[in-house]
Amino acid sequence: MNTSNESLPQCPVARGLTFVGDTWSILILRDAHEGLTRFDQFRKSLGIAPTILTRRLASLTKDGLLEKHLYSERPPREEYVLTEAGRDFLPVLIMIGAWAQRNCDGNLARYIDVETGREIEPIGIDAVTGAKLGSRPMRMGLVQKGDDT
Amino acid sequence: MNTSNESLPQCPVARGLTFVGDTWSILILRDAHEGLTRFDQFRKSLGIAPTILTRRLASLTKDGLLEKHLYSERPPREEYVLTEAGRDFLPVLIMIGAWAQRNCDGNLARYIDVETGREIEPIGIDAVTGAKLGSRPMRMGLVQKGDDT
DNA sequence: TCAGATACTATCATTTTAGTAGTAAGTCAC
DNA sequence: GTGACTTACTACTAAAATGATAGTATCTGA
Repeated sequence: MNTSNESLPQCPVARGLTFVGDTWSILILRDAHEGLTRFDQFRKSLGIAPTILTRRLASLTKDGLLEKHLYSERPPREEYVLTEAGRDFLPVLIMIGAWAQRNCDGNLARYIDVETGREIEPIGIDAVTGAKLGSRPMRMGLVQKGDDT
Repeated sequence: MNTSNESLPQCPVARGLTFVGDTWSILILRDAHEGLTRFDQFRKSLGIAPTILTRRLASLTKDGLLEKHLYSERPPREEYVLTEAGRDFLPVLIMIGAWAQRNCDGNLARYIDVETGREIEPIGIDAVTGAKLGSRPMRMGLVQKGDDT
């Protein structure tokens, strides 16, 4: 993953946004999670100009969210597949979607659990306490790794 | 920008991004959650050009994430405070930050639970099943409101 | 040989952003 | 009541990003 940037913001939100801070990148990741892998699939799905798509795919690849993978030798063709870091972005996508479902007008699509057939209700919690994010006071701090007081 | 579909995208992610699809807007919301409310506080915190800040604050206000509030009559001064929809965005901010903590290098700040003093481990779950988001197959669908099969 | 598929690049007009300076309304200090 | 200061902006211009469209390169199959 790219980290050799000039000034590294210590705020994790700001740092994350240096990788996925624009609409197209996030929509590409959304489509990648839906199974799209090829240039023309993204282009048609998003209606994005090919110049922009080229640049976005290159930066997501450089940043380690996608990787290029040869899927045909003759003719040589490459596809873009999610890396581990890219797949790890799925909860963020769903939380953005859930926010929109709660706060935006319009008949938006819902997330359905395939096994139960029921609508998913995505929430963020602290895995340590189980408390809903935002329900308890929180602060930011720098912690040494392994500091297990 | 054309987010692929007709006027209102049915994909909740695309729809949400029409409101918060750029870095500055998200960083303004982050700062607002940290307690900042005034033009110059945001400007100094972010190092953003005042023209851009004016536009972003106006669009966040128009979109209902912030609202202007008179905090001094003499001289007349207004501040920007989070609305309910703006406060509801906090889990998204934390999930973005948590993604960066897991996937980006650098000594990023951590989220600390003030009561326990322990580091928070933000995860997304489905409140219905309790399953971690992404751990079970999921699909998108249109559901009638009140469809409670 | 020729149409078609795929994954782009080139070009250029338009839009957006960044950087800096300046403005308007008021306060406070003397 | 003059001048320094605060706050919340707007004006202006240069630089960068984006969007739209056209074109290229490589290969396939008919």
